Amino acid sequence: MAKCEQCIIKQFNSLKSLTKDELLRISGCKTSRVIKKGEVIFEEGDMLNGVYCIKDGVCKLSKLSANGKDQIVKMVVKGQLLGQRSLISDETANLQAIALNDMEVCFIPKSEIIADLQKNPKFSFDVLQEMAHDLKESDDVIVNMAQKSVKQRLAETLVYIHDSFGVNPDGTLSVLLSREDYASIVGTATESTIRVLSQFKKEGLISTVGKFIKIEDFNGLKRVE
Amino acid sequence: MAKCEQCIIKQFNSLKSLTKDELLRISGCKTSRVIKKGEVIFEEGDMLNGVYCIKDGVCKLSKLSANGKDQIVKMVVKGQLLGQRSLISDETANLQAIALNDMEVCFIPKSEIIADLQKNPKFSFDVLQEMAHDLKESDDVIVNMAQKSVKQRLAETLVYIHDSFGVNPDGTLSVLLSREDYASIVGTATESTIRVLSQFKKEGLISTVGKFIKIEDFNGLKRVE
DNA sequence: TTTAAAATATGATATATCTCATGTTTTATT
DNA sequence: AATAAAACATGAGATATATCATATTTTAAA
Repeated sequence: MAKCEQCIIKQFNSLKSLTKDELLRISGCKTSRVIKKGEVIFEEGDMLNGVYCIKDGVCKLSKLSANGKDQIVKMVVKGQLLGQRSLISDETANLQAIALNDMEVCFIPKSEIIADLQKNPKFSFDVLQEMAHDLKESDDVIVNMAQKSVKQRLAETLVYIHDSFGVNPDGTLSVLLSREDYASIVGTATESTIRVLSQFKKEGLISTVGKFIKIEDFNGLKRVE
Repeated sequence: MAKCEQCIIKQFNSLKSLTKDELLRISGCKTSRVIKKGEVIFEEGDMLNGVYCIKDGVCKLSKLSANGKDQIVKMVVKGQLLGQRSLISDETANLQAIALNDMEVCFIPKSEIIADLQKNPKFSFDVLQEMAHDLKESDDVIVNMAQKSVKQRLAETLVYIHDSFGVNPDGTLSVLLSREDYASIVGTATESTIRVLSQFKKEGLISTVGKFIKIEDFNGLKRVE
């Protein structure tokens, strides 16, 4: 089993602030796991017994609304931690997590993380900074949801996915989402998403290669109203 | 000037986790201030030099959207801290803060708070827990914005304000908001807010005493679709 | 107290988006 | 390869909400 001390992934999240000793201890009790595309990592209401450090892949965090529709609140990628919020609040998960492609994760038991949070101020300040960043992003999403049109939100989502998760060699977005997933990020009906994507294609803002989407005109997408 | 060590307000926020010595130090460098209703506490883009501990009153945190409308993201009351997020991220303010009634606040300089965050793990874990709670609330707001109708959002806002900020002796909501404020919480046009409130009144869900709103039927409001 | 300005209210119309229906294409299964 | 299931696509009509116009009431200012 790989050792946390030598793992590059930790450079991208707050685990980098742990000491050598702390990393050694965590390395000894963590478990590696492969998660298949579409697999549920945890459900809303589950009590999490630790955090996941994502070594590879992407997942979506969503919440079921009273109207029966899922709303995707956030996506979490390679390098990031998954499940810290519930752990810190000591509450059951507020969101459901589902793998968007095949993932490789390490699971670190709750007790280890909490102990370090309470002992290592550098580590907890780092987690605090990540959380502060997430909070800012969430606040911005609220404003967009409340004030922007479906077209604008979808255009911004495409740019966001490009910038955050990168592209394949042919320039298509590396994360493959269904139209339904896009709808549930934007907060709209699947049919509306399909219509708007078709329109973007007609207008030359995007193109498609199979099921993959390629952004053709960034400035055009940013100008959408 | 009042002393932090003896101040009751700190019981309601993470400052309670500071040691006596830390509180004494903070007490020595804090400044008290009265803020008038409607006054801007800080603007989007301002660099904050500290946090505000709210001794009395309520303020709104909002963000100007590209369409020129303000969106209220959160309200902060007596007992809570204001401005921690920007401080922790070491970024300019993402939101604007405006007093909704006359306020009394203490301003604690950045350097003091940051020093304590990095030295006192109990304090930073406490702030972390508050932030985790805020993040959960924000995520829930995203889902509501995306999936619920204006009527539902307004009904929930009324209940939220009741539960979070309390009522006057006559049972009316103690925080007085304009229809425009309600619109900018719900993310809708002011006219729509006015219409829906009128409808709620006709249906006996709420009543009004002057400009104040009184909830008459909680279950009815929760059943709104 | 008078006057101006702001907030509230309501109608009429426009528009974005949803819903339902139906058809086609793609992907998975036997 | 054949078949079923899921995903994608598009039209037509319904509906929620926005916008614009115009009163009325309340609040602030002179």
